[in-house]
Amino acid sequence: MLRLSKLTDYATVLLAYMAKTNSHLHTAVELSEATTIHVPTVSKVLKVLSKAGLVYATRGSKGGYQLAQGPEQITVASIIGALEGPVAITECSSQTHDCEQASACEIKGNWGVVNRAIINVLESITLADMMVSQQQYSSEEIQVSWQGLSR
Amino acid sequence: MLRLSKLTDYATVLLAYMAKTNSHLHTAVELSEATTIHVPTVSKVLKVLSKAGLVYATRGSKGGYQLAQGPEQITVASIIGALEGPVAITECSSQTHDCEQASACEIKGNWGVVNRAIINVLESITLADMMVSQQQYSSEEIQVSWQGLSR
DNA sequence: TCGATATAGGACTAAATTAGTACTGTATAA
DNA sequence: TTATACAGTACTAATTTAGTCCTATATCGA
Repeated sequence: MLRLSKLTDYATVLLAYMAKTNSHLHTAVELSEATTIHVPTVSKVLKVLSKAGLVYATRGSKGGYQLAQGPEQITVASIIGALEGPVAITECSSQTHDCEQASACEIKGNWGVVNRAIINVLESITLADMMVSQQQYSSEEIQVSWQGLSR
Repeated sequence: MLRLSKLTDYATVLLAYMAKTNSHLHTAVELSEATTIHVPTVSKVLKVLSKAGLVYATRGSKGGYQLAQGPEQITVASIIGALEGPVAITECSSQTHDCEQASACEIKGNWGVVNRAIINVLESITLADMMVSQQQYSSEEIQVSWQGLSR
């Protein structure tokens, strides 16, 4: 597993649609029709994205949403961050948490390495990358080198 | 977020303890005392790890658990896989799922790229890596290059 | 062979999280 | 001033996760 929430998934679908049809402001209703996601849910997601600064919102008649940045500037990390908060794969990884098992835990802090490696991946992939093709990539094309443990 | 379950976290703590004290079989009770994780939970986790082949279990009096492989051979991906199933950050990423939004979804399949990049990271880090030090690593030490979208 | 020890497997309950919806408030254009 | 559209918040239902318990099976040693 290691799963993202559905709302995060919806967010990428909505952002991708906006990126493709960049010519005008998109209302929640239009986005719902284009993506088949129910209006209240579209609305919920976009409120969050707006607060996070990923989209601009214009109120009132003739209002709607538009991307605040180009698809090349919007990273997967920023989308996840907007909807789920900072990536923290365990409670240990979260900065604001005091671990109950402190003294017994030998791993303490080392999830941080894994966490940071994942954040790096997520920051290196943008909305534009996710839109380029429906093709499957072979795993040789994804190179990850992790050098955090050399000391 | 993007969070692992607590059981996965417990698993790493238990495996790390076994790796450190490799000289004998460890009963669930001993592991519980060493880690402060309650016995039923220790037991639950180890059953799963045993089924996945990460530890050997010996029943009966004088029985207990031991690592099935060296800490260098046990990857973070295999630990997560044992407790949570294969890494699949969205339903789209899971191979057995048919997406309801199929026709409307432009992202379809492209979460797969992100997913595979994360799997690569998790497969590159071992239990041994997680044990070497309590130090914090700077993020420069973790290099990720992702080349999946060059075509 | 019997009893003590220890894991295997499954079922069940409670807690926490996530998803989805609804309602009230505010801004804007015509 | 009216219709349109987003903002903020609260609430309920559904799902997932955590934790516990019970019964079965295997092994050792007296």
